[in-house]
Amino acid sequence: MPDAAAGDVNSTWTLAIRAAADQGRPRRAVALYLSSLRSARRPCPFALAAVLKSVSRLILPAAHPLLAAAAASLHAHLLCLGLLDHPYPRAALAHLYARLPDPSRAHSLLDETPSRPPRGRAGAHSFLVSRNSLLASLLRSGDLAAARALFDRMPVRDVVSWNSMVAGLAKAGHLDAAIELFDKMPERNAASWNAVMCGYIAQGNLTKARELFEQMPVRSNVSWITMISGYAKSGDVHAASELFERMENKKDLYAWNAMIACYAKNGCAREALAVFNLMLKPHVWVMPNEKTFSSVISACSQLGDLRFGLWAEFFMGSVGIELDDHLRTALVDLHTKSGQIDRAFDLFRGLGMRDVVSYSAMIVGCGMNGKFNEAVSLFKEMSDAKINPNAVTFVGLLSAYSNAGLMEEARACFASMTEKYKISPSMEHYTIMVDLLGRSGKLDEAYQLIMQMPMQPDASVWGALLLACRLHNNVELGEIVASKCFELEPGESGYYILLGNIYSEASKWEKVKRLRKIMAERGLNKMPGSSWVQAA
DNA sequence: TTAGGGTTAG
Repeated sequence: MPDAAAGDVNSTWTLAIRAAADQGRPRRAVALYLSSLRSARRPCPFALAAVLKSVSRLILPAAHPLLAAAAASLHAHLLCLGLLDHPYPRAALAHLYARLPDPSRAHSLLDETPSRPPRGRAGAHSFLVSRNSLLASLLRSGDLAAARALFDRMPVRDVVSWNSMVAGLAKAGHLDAAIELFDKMPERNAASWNAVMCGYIAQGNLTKARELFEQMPVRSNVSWITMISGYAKSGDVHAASELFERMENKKDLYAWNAMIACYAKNGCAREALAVFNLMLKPHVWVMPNEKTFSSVISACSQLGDLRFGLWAEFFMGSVGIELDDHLRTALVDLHTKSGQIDRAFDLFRGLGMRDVVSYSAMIVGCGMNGKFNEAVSLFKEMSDAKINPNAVTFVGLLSAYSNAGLMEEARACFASMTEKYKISPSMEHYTIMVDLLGRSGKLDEAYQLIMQMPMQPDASVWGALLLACRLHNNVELGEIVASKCFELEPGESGYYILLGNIYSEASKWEKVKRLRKIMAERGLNKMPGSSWVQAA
């Protein structure tokens, strides 16, 4: 007779719930579990373990007020079902508790088990699982010493115990200790190799990680994805896409998401959308999730493609993907870039929790759309909420001041960014300041600011000043600045045209003629209808 | 097949 209390391990419900959890669809796993309860079957411990894991993935970020409530009610649920003593749901519950501000409940839950294994094969296995859970929990909470002590004390260890310890050491930056342990392992699987590979990637040593990847006797999907996302973080889009093409197994949702994110993060928005389209093709068909769409919307935003973005929003609605905070933030960005500031504000107000990223997206959006007052009050609001601004926040704030033509305020803001908030200005900050100074006629000050930059100014900075020279008809400085622009972007005819406009405004026709000749020699197109070309 | 490893926003 099957174990009536535990339910059928291989029931359709259990398989479906676990499949949803494994495929990274926690919401679906929870929904399926709730349906299974209605069918009046006894829940299976493995289904519950999957559900608990899904809940802890669903409630983000850590320390969310819902998390404590969810943990308590699921704890009671397990007690009612008599499944609290089963190692898998118990470990999953501990995982949930471990994400609370005070993770002590997690450890006490796992520590209640005896220090020696009970008799019988099932008992021994159950004991090993609960020890492994405690080990993982200690490692997650960063207590490396306690984890190591437990690991060394364990009477029996399996490949999971070893993997956890190796991964924990590697993640904490103790790569040498991790490798030492890895070398001693009696048995290894793909996860063991992945753990060390991860350690190298965390150190930024992609070469060593790749070496290990090529050496591995077996590679799991995780191995491929770890390597791909490693390259994505280091900006090596080419290496990432090469690996993606080479993947041996069927590409799962994680793999598609990693590749789309890689393109979207590294400014290859078109490629990101192409890969997204590919995963939707009938012969491929992998159902995207909210993580896919976060990257897709970001790509649309980079391209200013509101139409595709709106289609994606419609798609999400029709397949029941709910907007989480990441997605909302991506949509805020998309809508502000398309001038839909009211819709962006609606999305922003619907956020579960506002953080520096969402505030910055909204402030940048306000800055771009001339909503100076809103940008400033959002900045104040985030300061009151003790959320520290970062470089992106100041891009938004400075552009808001710049659009409003508020010179002194922008200057004060730029100063406080460096002095009060200790944020070193990036190229973008300098560009905004140079543009504002230049437009206000403070050409020398703008030039001085560029000269003081700690990094090599790029074409956007010089271009802003060149535009200002054109606006204020400054031939002398215009020539200096234009030469910098020509040097940095030799194929860009726009800078020649700007300088030409400056010359023709000053009636320097000889210089106009010479400039036209240089353009022709360099094979640059003249812009149709640009007055100085005709005037000459 | 159940513990461990991989994917998201400005």
